Amino acid sequence: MSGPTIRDVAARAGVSVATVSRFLSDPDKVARATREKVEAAMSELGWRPNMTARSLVHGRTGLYGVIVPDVANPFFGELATGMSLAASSLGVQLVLLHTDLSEELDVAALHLCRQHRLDAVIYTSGSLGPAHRTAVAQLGRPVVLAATYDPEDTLPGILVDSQVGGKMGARHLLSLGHRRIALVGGPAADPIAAGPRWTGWRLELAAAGCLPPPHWQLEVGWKQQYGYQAAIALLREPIPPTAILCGSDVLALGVLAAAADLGVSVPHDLSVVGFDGLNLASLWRPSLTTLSQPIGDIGREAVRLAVSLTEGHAAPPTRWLTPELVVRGSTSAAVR
Amino acid sequence: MSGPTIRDVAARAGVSVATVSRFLSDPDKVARATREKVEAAMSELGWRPNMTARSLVHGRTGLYGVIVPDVANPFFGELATGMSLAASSLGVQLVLLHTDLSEELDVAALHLCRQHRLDAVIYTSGSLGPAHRTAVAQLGRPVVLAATYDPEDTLPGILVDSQVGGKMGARHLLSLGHRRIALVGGPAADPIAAGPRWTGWRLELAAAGCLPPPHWQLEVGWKQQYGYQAAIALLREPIPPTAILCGSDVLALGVLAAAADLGVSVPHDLSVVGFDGLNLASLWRPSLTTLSQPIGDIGREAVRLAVSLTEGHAAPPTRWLTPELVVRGSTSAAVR
DNA sequence: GTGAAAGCGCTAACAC
DNA sequence: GTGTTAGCGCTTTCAC
Repeated sequence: MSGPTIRDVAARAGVSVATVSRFLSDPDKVARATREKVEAAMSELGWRPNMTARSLVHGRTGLYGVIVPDVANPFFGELATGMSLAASSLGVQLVLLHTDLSEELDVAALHLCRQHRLDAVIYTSGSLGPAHRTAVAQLGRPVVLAATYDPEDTLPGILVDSQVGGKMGARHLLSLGHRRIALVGGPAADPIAAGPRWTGWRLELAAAGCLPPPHWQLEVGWKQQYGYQAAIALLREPIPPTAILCGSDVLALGVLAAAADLGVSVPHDLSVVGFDGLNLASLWRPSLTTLSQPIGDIGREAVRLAVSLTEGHAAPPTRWLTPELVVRGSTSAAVR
Repeated sequence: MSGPTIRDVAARAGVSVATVSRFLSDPDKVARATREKVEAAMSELGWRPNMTARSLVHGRTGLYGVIVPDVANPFFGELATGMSLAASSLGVQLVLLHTDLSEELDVAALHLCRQHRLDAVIYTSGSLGPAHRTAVAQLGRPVVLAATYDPEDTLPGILVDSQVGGKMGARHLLSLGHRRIALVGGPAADPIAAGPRWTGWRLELAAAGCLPPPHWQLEVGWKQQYGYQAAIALLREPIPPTAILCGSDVLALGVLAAAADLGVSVPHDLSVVGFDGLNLASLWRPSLTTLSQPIGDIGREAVRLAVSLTEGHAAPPTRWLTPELVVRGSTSAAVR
């Protein structure tokens, strides 16, 4: 019914289950002749160890859980790919759990990791409230944060400094002579990505004396259609902005689409700055100026860190990276 | 160390482990007073069932494995999102396994599902060779195919008919008066997606007497940069094509970028047809004419099917869907 | 070098 | 209604 067990292998090889098990953990400890019999029995039966049984003994599964809020968002797709590459080179197995941008499902996913005895968890969602905190505490396993941050700084992780990135984007536009700059960002309640980008933008623009009016500061969701809608509204203003800072590349692509639809020429009439540096976004024309994150590296390092913690090493402090301003075709000097 | 067990709960509640276990499976079977003591003990201890132990008894985990070749490809991201939505509404839990477009890892993922006793597997990779076949046979669990197909038609699934889609794309361009049509498709060895699109294109173009020369039939990989490179080569021809059929939206976006970079105007000088109907691609301008797949529906139906099979229902025949030609801004009548 | 047996945390008869 | 107990498939002392 449920496949052969180690007993079947033992019986077929004419040895005890202890010998089969010993062969699995250290083949050199069994005699040459026995070894061959066991190997033969295993392959004849097509036997593979039942990991749930093994996990019950060991309390570990060899599986790392990766909790992802939105697999359809290419940012997380690229992040997960970076993790997968590192995982296969380090010999660990990742399982992804998609939580559909729901805090409740984030917490449920953490509990799931505990109940199934996953060895470590890589958490990439923005939200980390009290419920998440107790789930993490009960987990009893290493948790590392990738592209997100624990406000109480009790969990190690790696991410880009979004506030610095926000400032860099604003400074770039200011240095090009822009003064009428609008903002299209993610939910300000997101304390990791969206919030600090808003802060960075505002600090820098205020310092230059060109903080835009509130209705030029559009706080929208992360979904792709919102960038488009926001830009339509902005570009229909009597005196529209000459530049727009966007909270993500996906939002920026929506802005570019809106500009194209309204006959607004980018970068001549409008400069646009994204955030993330998605591979896919590089296919837009004009190509997008953006604050690029080393997404693959973040994924890779998160896995390395998880492995290190699982091996008992101490947690290093959170690693903050600086995004890189990649100037491409969507920004140019202000016309007037 | 490893958290409280059911014994701890029983001791704390002053009952036997059987009572606790009984409470879990059917609370009505334990007396009101006992029930409350058990509930109290569980929440005081923060106890949650150890699923590896439970799985060992039942031989099932409540987890469905989803094997995905490339999570960074938005097609699979959208597909997985569709699955996740269905899964949460049906109360099943999905775990995604990324195999990085490697046949070897596909097979390994199937074995992993078996060893960890996942209840069912949804398989989305293109490859299904002998090694996959034996892994599936040994799995002893339902396997459903989403957006892919078993050449021997022994596994149920749901997908779009790519050959029909290929024909539809070619017919669309022919009806617009195009005769010099180039092809940029995926690996012809892929018998599910790329292969049949090639076949559909060729059948239809040959019937119209305009099968392009071999060097206008560019077989490339699925990665985004290949579409760009292929189009650069095509558009530098002395007499370039007036239209290009692409094997995916991602490839088509690369073609659009190449056209923009070479100053070729789409759709005036060049018509471009994609395949997939990605949400993300709708942000490009000119907007892409494409053969749209109901990606979310495919994901949803695959999960429903997996649930149905897990409940013991018989496997229905493979469901073939017809892609929808969505005519947008990247195609227009041939100029000459 | 190999085997017997206890036990990982839980479930499900089977008694009481 | 509740408790006792024998496993689920595997690992791991401890003897031999």
